[in-house]
Amino acid sequence: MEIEETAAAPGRRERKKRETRAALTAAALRLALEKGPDNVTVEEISEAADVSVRTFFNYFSHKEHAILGRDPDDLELALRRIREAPAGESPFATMRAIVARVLDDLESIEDQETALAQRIRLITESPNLLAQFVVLGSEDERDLAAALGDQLGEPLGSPLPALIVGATTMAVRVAVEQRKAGSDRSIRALVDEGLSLLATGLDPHYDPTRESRTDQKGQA
Amino acid sequence: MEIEETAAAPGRRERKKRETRAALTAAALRLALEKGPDNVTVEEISEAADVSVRTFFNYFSHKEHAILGRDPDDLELALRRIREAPAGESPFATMRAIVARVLDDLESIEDQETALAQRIRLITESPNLLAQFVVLGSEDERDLAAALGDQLGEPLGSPLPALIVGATTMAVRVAVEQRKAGSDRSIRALVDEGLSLLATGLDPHYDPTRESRTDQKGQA
DNA sequence: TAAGAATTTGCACGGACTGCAAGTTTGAGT
DNA sequence: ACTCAAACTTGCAGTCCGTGCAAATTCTTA
Repeated sequence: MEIEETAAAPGRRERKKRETRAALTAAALRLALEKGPDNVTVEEISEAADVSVRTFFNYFSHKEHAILGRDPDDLELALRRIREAPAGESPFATMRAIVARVLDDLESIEDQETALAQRIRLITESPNLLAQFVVLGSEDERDLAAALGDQLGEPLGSPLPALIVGATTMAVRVAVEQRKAGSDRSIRALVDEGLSLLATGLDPHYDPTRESRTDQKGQA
Repeated sequence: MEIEETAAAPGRRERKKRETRAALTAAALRLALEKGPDNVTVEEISEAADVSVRTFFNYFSHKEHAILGRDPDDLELALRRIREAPAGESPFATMRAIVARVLDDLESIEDQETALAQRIRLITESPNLLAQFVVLGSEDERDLAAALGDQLGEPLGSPLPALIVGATTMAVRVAVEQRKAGSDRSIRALVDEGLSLLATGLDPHYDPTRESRTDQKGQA
């Protein structure tokens, strides 16, 4: 009953599963663009992919998962990039490289809308999609942070890896929002600016002696 | 048909609405703790609060909103803190002060579980709740970032305020995850460490001349 | 107290998702 | 080729979420 995620010996079975999954995400994305993500029904998607509704739910636990249709290989790629990071590269730089890679992909086909670009647009327009995207993303972030911490032999339980991963995705998120808000600078430029701010510190006059207790000086 | 959010001249009507809302969130939280957030039905909650199911949906658009039951006053408080920030205080320090305030609240009653603490626990256990929490939270973040940018007369469209707000909430999120992962340091200590890392920079050897293009040096 | 506005409620839907049990297809051994 | 078991698909019944509508009901105010 369980549908395997990984490719074994690609027989007919394996191939068909991949095709079905691809057909479902393609149909889901297309319909979401046409009618708005919240006006698409699972029935329509299944119909378009020519499978039963019940089968849809064998592949995706939520409608949103089909629309987001993330590729597990992407995560795998990022993880490998981390593990194979050049000696001496700072973890932050590693993450920056991974983001750069995604941005390349995003811009690879000029004006030609990438599936990724379309999905980003949908996410910014549907709170529902955003929510599920964050949930899926946070799983990935956990893996990335673990790999990053592993890579630099950081003492276990250090917050640094998680902070770096979280900060990176946040920089991307903020950049996307800025575009949406009307900035005419490129996504890449916006992301770069955000990352450099995060790299060099958000508070130029930070005073480490001052702790966070409210009773130190004045109440709020 | 619309249910007003703000208190005007607190007549009987206004009072009853507040009571109903409070009863619903209280019932929702209690039941979620008892049976697990995903096993509670709206019907049960409404029943416990002694209103009809339909009325429940007049107050909350999702079941999760009732369980999260955030208080609009909290946001208002934070916004005021921003607007009344001492001259010369860095925006990052302002956010840190706001977080400190929340942490005080979290620890105010020793061992006695505060509603906030219970909600945090539920959120970490239910992806569903997490998703809705993020949606609600991102609205607040927008407001906070706007206020922050406004406060320091930052050029409009600067990413700095949004980054600071986002980074702060991320530091809290990471701290909570660390606790969940078994750290025995206090939430406050974990948050402080995260914030100080963000304040002073995540990459000690950051090289601003290197841009994010992949074709600069080596492919991934 | 009567008009009028704000709330509550029941009802009827449409749509998401799940468990179950019966089909159908595929891979492997013989 | 034949057979069997595992993997996958499907229909069905059922629960729950969330919404539009219109009829009560309750509050406010003149």
